[in-house]
Amino acid sequence: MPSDTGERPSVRRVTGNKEPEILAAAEREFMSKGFDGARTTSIAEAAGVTHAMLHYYFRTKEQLFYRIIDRKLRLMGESFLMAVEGNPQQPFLHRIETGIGRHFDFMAENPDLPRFVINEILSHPERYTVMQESVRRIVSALTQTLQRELDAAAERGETERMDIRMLMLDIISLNAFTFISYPIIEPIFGDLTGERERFLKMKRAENIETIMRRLRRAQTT
Amino acid sequence: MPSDTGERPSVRRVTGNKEPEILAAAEREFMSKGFDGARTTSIAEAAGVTHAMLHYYFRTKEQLFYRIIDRKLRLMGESFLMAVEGNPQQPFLHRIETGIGRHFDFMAENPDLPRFVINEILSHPERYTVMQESVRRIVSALTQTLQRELDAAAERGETERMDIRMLMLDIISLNAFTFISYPIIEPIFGDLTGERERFLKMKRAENIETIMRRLRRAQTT
DNA sequence: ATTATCTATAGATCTATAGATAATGC
DNA sequence: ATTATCTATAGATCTATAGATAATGC
Repeated sequence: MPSDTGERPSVRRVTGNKEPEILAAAEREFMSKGFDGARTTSIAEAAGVTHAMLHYYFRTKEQLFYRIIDRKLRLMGESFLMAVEGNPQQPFLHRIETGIGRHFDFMAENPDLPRFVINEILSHPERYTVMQESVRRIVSALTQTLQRELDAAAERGETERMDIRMLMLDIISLNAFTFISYPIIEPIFGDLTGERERFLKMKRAENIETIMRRLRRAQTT
Repeated sequence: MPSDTGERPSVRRVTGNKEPEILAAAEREFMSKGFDGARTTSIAEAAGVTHAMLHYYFRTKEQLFYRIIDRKLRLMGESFLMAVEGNPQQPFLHRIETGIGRHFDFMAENPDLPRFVINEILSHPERYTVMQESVRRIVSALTQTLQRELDAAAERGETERMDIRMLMLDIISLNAFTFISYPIIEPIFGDLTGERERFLKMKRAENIETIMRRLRRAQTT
């Protein structure tokens, strides 16, 4: 071992920082069982450390949980933006279309994110009242901008007039519920959902089609 | 107390059957906290009986839980039928339209049914494998009939050709997710969701509109 | 005699901490 | 000296049951 230039003493680090392992194990345990169902003993076991280590690193189960849910809430926020932000140069309808697809793909990568977040917020609403006001403000600003764009598109006869928040709810419902319901639907709709990838590709196209038809100006009835 | 014709000794029944009270309290506790979060002590307290009574009536927490989830699963099945069954005399498109509305109203009366059922099935899949095959058969028969009707409507040029199961997923997604997400959305979308009744009425119309636009044959592009 | 109810407590789990010991970096 | 790890155990909580007592219906 010649030049000991530091930076990466990876070999020598026999006794290491187990924090990442614990966090990874905690994420799996909390995501699959929720706060109440999760056991710190199981997390420790899965992380390959003794149970006392959890408390050494995070003091309490709650504090460990906060580390996990915090990241998940951030992801949740990202997923909203994913659905609406895009190059303002492009036409409005086209941006919505790519937004739906990107939101779907994001959900596909975090399939049990919505279920987890909704459950935890519902079972301990008091934990999240603090952040509500700031979320409300961000969403409000965002929807106002988008509403104006939608109004303009409607003026040009490209789209229907509608409340942008309704549209966003529609998009999120179709995309998120696909993954929330997948474990239930899968064994029942057997052949349709057989190959997960194929089914998801179909459902992705279906959701885009559904929303675009909702949004586009109907031909003279 | 003259004629003791039995039938209804309601007055004399000082010490009564507390089973209904326990079941009602258990339903509230399990629905709001899930199996893991629920405490038999809390259920007993809410039902106004000592804790030992739960075990007298139901032996174990699990058996008490089964009584609750069993009813909920039945309701869940009902909700599916609600969306599709209807008077076969009526035109197909019209039946779908009323089906969506009825399904929405059913969800409104059982707003946390889907969330609860999905969570419990997900955390203990083995409990539900037994019923899967029978559910699969029922759904399969149902969708085949409906698919044929939809195909006929498409043939007449009334509707688009599509997989009826995709359509059903769309309907259930829009309706169920409205209620799954409501507690999260409500404080954020403030003025939109302000009066629950008004918002639900709007969303109900929105969901019907969205699905009908998806389904109806698009005018020549 | 059967059914319903209560008190008291066993037994299992689970979170958390105290205190000892080993490794690491100066 | 500080950081990381382990063993052992306290303390809280929760489900479940044993056993006594009261009420009810024959």
